[in-house]
Amino acid sequence: MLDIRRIRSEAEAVARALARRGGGVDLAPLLAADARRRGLIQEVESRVADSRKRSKQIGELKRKGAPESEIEAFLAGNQRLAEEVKAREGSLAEAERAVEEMLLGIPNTPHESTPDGRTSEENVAVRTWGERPAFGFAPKAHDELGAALGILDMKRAAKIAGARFALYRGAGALLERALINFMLDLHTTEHGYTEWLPPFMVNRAAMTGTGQLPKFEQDLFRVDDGRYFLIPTAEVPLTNIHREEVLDGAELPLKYAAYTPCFRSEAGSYGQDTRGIIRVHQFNKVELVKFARPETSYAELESLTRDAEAVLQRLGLPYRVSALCAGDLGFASAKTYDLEVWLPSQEAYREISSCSNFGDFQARRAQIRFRPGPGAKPEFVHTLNGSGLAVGRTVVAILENFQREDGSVAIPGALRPYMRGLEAIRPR
RNA sequence: GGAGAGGUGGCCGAGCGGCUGAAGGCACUCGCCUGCUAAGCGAGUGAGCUGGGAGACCGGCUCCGAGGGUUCGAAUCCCUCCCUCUCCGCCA
Repeated sequence: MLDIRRIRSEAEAVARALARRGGGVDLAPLLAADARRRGLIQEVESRVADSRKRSKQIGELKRKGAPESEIEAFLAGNQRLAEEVKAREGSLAEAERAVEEMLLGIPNTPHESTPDGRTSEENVAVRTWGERPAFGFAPKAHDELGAALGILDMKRAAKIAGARFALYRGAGALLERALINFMLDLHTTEHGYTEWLPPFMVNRAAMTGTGQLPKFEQDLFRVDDGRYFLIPTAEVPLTNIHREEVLDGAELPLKYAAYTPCFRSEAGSYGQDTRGIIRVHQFNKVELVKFARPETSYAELESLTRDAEAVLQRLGLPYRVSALCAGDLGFASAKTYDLEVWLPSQEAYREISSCSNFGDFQARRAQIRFRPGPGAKPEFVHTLNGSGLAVGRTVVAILENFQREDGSVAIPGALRPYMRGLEAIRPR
């Protein structure tokens, strides 16, 4: 959520910043509702203050045993005030709802360092790492390898759940589990993140805090008639840990990591990535979340991105980092780096992590603040998060990059301790 | 799921519909006293939003789990919801 005061005082600049995302936003209705709201607040508050004084006087008069007639006069005046307040409170609530509703629907303004551009075509490659494998044979796609190795069974997954669900078997299940543990260990022991294991369903308030609601309900799985939602990412529970809290400035930055499954309806993605496990309704992810002081949050984004990159480096997977252009940015993000891993079967880099700085956008929605110093006024923190990494897509990358001509797949050294020393997965 | 109890300031804990932003205690701060510490004595100490002032400051509004309602006036009465605890049932 943007600061209404900022929109009020620099509407032009905000509109310009939002226009960089594409699709213009008309701020005029919002400003009008805000002006109406502020006027009504004044009208209501002056009458409330007045009526409270008079009510106190009524109490005093009664205590002193003043004559009924005197009290009656006060009562009548106050009744009129109460009616006037009531009449305005309705429109005030309406104006407040209108302002809130419009604010919740406006995306974050891109940071100045976010490059211009409308689509992913215009994202800017920042750096690449690793050697793309050179095969002396035609590399297979992960779904074909997974089926041949007997570690992925998409057919039966469809039988028990439906299209876009994965079923891992044997060494495949072990590989997925090993990756989760490897990633969590790396981030908690070497990068200083605190591990959490949060609920996989959250309430409406949590989803609103991080920005999934109210605008993107169709992307979520609803549970118990909308009382709960399955999380699309651990960002939601992790960021909401501190909803409506004032954090101690001396504790910042807070660095949290969590493994969770993620559930996405993938509405509107029909026909894309239909094979294999690249795009499924349920996948595993290790997520990193930071709560930072505003003045350090962009430095924290750089180190967060490096922390995610470290996973790919330890595994020896070639990747690219690109800065998303303004038009490709997520709703709540001010700046995002995507990590894209090389997939030989597609001869393309594909997203495996997305690291974002949300500035105070989520903090304002979720009321997450910090006290800069003793006695100082609370300010909104900056929230950040990044995948570290998407586990299913890491499996895809391992299968495709480390496949050999005989159909086997080598297990990266870093992972072997997590897989009982297994050095390769071989066809049955 | 059934029955009951309860949610008040940093903590504990009172609170007849007006004199309660909230008794009392603890904790904390400052001062006095004491060789030091403890004890004792005295004074002070909630949060958020917002307006004015250069500033030490001065005002307004909100907050007793949340949201509605009754009333001139609600921590106090009514309704709905959430959460916690106890017992029973069920259960990984």
